[in-house]
Amino acid sequence: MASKEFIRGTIKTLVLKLLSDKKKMYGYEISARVKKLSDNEIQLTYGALYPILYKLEAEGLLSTESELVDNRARKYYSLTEKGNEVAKVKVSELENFIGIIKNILITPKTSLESWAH
Amino acid sequence: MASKEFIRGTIKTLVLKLLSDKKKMYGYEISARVKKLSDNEIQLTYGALYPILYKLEAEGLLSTESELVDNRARKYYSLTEKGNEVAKVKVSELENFIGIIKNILITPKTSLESWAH
DNA sequence: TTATATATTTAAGAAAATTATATATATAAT
DNA sequence: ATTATATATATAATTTTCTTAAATATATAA
Repeated sequence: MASKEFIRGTIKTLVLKLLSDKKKMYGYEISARVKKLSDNEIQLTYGALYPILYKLEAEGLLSTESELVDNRARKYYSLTEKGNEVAKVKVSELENFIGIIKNILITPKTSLESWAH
Repeated sequence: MASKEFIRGTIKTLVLKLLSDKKKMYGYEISARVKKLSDNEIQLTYGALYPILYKLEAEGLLSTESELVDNRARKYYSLTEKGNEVAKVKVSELENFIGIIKNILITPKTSLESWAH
């Protein structure tokens, strides 16, 4: 579980992305899904995840429905119409961002461009 | 200048990467360099950048030397030996991280794997 | 002389995330 | 029986990080 700090700022978008792939998911499931998709590299902690879910709901991007499964409470989150639109935008922005970062990271020590400024 | 929030958590590593490409750089130059490399998409604000530079120096990853250029103060930062090692690790971790994120972002709606849990 | 570019510093406040704790059930292992 | 682990949500206290803003100062172009 290396490099925890990079997740900062991307959680909201990751949640929206996962919810745009599945009709409804609950918090624990979202965290487990990210962990699995990242090969155990990314752990979405609940202290970060749940407040973000509440905020997204408060912003009208998510709706909720509570169920009792195996006698245990479970709260499902779904994208609203607005949430679906925002998800598309955010995912595209994040894709763009990681492209930029990748570009910076591969910049060689001796760049062809002039370093003059 | 889209998607400012994603930069969160990556600034320190970007600074280390840029400094590992050039012997010494000053704050203003680092910010301008990121702006240029990102095609104006990423703006490292000084309120975020300078405190990070001070912190990296306090941690022994950077050393400084002040110069007067055109009668204006300029403070150069260089990687220490330790900073160079940390830079390599952090850059590699960030590369790994963006690979993971990319993987999550391209996960299709209907994944081949079972959604069972 | 006004605006813009260069250059650093720092304070106040907001936002975000970490860590820790509380609660509760189901199930597998000892 | 009981302990540990997995499932599941919630939230408070604290810390970290970042944004926004303001202060200071010089050089240069309009």
